[in-house]
Amino acid sequence: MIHGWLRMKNEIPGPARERLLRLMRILEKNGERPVTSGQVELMTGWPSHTIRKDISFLGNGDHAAGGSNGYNPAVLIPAIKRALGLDRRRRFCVVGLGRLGSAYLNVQSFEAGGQGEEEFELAAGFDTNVNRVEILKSPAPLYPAYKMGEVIRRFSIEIALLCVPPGAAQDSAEKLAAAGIRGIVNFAPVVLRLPPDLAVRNVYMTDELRELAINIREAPEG
Amino acid sequence: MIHGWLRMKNEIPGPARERLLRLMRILEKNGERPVTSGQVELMTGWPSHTIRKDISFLGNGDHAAGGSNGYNPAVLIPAIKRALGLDRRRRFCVVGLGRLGSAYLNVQSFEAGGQGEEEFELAAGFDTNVNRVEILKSPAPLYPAYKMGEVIRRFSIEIALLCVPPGAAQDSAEKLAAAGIRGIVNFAPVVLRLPPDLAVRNVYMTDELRELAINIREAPEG
DNA sequence: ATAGTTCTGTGAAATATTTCACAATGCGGA
DNA sequence: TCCGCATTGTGAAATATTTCACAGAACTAT
Repeated sequence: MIHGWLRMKNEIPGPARERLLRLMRILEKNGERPVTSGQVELMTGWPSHTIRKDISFLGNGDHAAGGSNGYNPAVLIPAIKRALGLDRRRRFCVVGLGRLGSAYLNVQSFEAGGQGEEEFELAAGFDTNVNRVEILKSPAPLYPAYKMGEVIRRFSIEIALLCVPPGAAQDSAEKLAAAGIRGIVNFAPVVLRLPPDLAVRNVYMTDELRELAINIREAPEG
Repeated sequence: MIHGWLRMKNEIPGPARERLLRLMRILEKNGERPVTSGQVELMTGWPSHTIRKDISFLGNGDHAAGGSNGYNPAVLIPAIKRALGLDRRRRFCVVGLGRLGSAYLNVQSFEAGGQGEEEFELAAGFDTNVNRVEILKSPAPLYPAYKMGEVIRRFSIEIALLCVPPGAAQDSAEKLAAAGIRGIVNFAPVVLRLPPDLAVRNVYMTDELRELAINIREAPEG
């Protein structure tokens, strides 16, 4: 009744999780070479003890490459994936193939070093405009929108990138929900109303600009 | 020396700032109508007392529309903007006019209710490919990349959306820094190394997918 | 008017996260 | 081998954020 008095053991704090995600990217880009917490501090601005603490939240100490050589990516990357539940492959689709959507059809090309074992697999694209569906080049099959439910179920697609115009976003999202999608990355500047068991992440361009503007103001003036 | 022992008065916590930004969006979309903290809870999932507390960080109480009618957007929106330093208009540009970049050239069209007084003004687009610069339709003038420094200075552009391929990102970012840009929204999956007085926000598609995957895992299994 | 209701605003308590400080570990050179 | 150095890993302290609880304030209906 009291609330957080019996937590299974250790959950990783939200902010720490985001930093670990970014750290993983740094490790991946860096290849085999070990990375020290000090180097990460230089790259990201986070203090080195914060990074060490974040890593210690993973449990099962010893991610180091040796006494004074930093972290071993071959140990640390899988440890982060395991702790964060990213050790399973997931399929995603792109809904709405306008400029933004078709840009993300090629999200693969945005990824450096695709080392075969992709974490996320582009499984399909959808658009109401049948013409686009037929004309566009894409690494994954494209379907007219009315086949969304069928295709999502058939291929067990879990995640959708929602790139439709604002007016269509709520409606498309509801269709995705009905088809059993588990998560949506929403690019439309709209607050979606959906069942709470469906995970949503919003990429609001205006909010990004605003956050940036706030940081600019806070930077020293001269 | 001790550290945070004399803070000017009240700074708004980072998480609260992000929520206020999102709240502002909700208020804007909602028009003149007052909004209660309970309604916001329904839309966002944040508990109503958190929203009220966030608003109280703004200081100068009384953002309400009346005893039991919720918040008055006409009072609250300007109050948030003032507190967050968003009361100045800023110019931005798009660097790299591939599919993603040209999608964001039309970011305006993504905005609902552009009520004349835009907070952010698209001032220019750049690309190394002169052909693209000449052919693309755009609401703002496009220039070949070598004119970047000149144009940014001439029009006092403060923010850049960096949409170039990963291999070109660090280089372009350095040129932007040299031109005196104040902030960058980086879409390339690369950790930029830049002077610390330059604000950077990263939109990493893989990280969005990963965050989403984490949330999916945490949702009840059905 | 007055009572009942709904909702804000905010100190203070509870909780979460970050920072600190330092013991422990292993590496490289004399 | 043994010393000095650089670096991790982690409890405990310090700080930051969220939650609580309730006193006001203003509407509505009677």
